[in-house]
Amino acid sequence: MAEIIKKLPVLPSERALKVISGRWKAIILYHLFDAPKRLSQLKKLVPAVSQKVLIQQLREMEEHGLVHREIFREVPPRVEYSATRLGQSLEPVLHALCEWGQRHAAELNELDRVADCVIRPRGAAPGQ
Amino acid sequence: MAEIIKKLPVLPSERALKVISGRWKAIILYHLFDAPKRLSQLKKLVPAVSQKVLIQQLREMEEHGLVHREIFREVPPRVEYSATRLGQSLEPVLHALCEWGQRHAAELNELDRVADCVIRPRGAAPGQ
DNA sequence: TTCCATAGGCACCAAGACGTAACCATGGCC
DNA sequence: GGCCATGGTTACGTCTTGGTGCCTATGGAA
Repeated sequence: MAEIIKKLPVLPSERALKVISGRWKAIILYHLFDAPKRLSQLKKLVPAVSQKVLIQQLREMEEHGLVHREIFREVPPRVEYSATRLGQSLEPVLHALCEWGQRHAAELNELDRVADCVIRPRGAAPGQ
Repeated sequence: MAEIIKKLPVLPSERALKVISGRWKAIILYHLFDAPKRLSQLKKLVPAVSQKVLIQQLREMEEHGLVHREIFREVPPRVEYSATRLGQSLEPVLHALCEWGQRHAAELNELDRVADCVIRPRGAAPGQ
């Protein structure tokens, strides 16, 4: 049920925008690019989002084939979210968006109002 | 007034998404990439959008520096909308989104539900 | 004077996205 | 039994989008 795919726009660029444009999807994907994550981990990594919305965004991305959800029947139960191959293929697109966002901020003299493009969920080496 | 720029997200990718994600912005930009257009022309090129929303989207893009609006005080008055340099710089980004949208449709076996990436407002040569 | 075209404003409405808070189910621990 | 953790749902409320309809201003044509 909930074949939300059917409602995606016909124009590919609008389709892509619709799939990506959730309030927290970009940052969630960034974290999932790094490695699979449990819900509780994502909650800590993105504290500003409520659990309901977090799950909602994850489920939407799952329906759109960007995210894989795996349940480990342990005690207590464990659920892991990971980026599918299709989800991973969004990385260069998000990078292009990020670079353009910086250009946009630069042209409007607001470079001080935007963060860096590279997000490193674990403290990876900050070299360049 | 209406310093909507101030409300743009801090993360550049989210900022870009917020600037681009209007129901009709992508297609309007495609038409403006081609050449400056009058409001009445855009209305014909994108008949599905109401005039109010069309103006709304154009004004938002103007505030975000993507679109330039020029008034020619003639009789009857004429107004031309064109893509700024910053707006033009969105072309490769929209192209990347379009290609990813097609890939997304392909992986979900919905290639028949999406259009081609190249939009040619005037009947340009379909070579390639 | 009325009508037409241009471009655009305003009031209102409907749907959806987002957010808050409370609640549920499982199974181990005390 | 009561409590904890996990992951998740449900019922609200609100804010933002997009959409419809109707109103304005100008100045020439009829």
